[in-house]
Amino acid sequence: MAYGNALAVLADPTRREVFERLRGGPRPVNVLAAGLPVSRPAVSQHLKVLKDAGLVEERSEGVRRIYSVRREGLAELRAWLDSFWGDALDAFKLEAENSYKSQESKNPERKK
Amino acid sequence: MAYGNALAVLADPTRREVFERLRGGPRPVNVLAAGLPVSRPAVSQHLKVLKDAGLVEERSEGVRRIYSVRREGLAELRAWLDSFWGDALDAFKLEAENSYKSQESKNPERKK
DNA sequence: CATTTCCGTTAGTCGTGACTTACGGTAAGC
DNA sequence: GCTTACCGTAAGTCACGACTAACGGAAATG
Repeated sequence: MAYGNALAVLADPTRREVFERLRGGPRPVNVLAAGLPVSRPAVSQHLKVLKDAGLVEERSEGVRRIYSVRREGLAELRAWLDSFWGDALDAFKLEAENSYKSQESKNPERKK
Repeated sequence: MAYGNALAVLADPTRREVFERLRGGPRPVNVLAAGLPVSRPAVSQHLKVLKDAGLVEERSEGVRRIYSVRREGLAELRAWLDSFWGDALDAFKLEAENSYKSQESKNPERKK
């Protein structure tokens, strides 16, 4: 159920931009915020959300916090996405289609 | 750039629920709406959004419209997700990390 | 210490979108 | 033709979250 969270988190364009910048390697906040059309606190908030969603890791290094991508968070989302590709699905497709069809015609008990 | 749209579209829990129900096979609107805590028009709206995003196909069959998953729409999102796994990334990681580090330690020209 | 840098948090504003109710339109059955 | 099922669209309400400005804390610098 966490993939839903990941989707919601990555839905925001600004947040996604921050996340994509992290793809180039670990970065501190001020580097991430530089060049972005939003303020640094905004980036901080986005990073917090990303971190809570398990998509980003935080590591302290002196006075800075270095953020980096956390692939485990993406893995779940990827698995969910893959669940739409199974080849057993096509068989299901037809069966399910007939299911609601016969339900309408007459027999309401046509399951499993 | 369309993967951003797909993410935003799939971010909504209700819309995602509709989409997941479509994974079981093509379905008309009233079937999709049955059992959901929202009204049928709401489902219709969600389907329109999913269709505009290329995640769903619509087919007329008599008085009904049958909706089904469109995998091409998901493919792009999947490709984007995979871009975070590249193995050339790890080399980049270290290099980038050292990049901003040396910028701080050595270079006195801070702040443009 | 005092200062500077780097950063997270809070308060508050404002736009966006999800939802229901109501309506109009189209194909099939009597 | 009239009715019934099925569906999309319009109008309007309301909550959520993205954002800025201001603040406070912690680690290096000198």
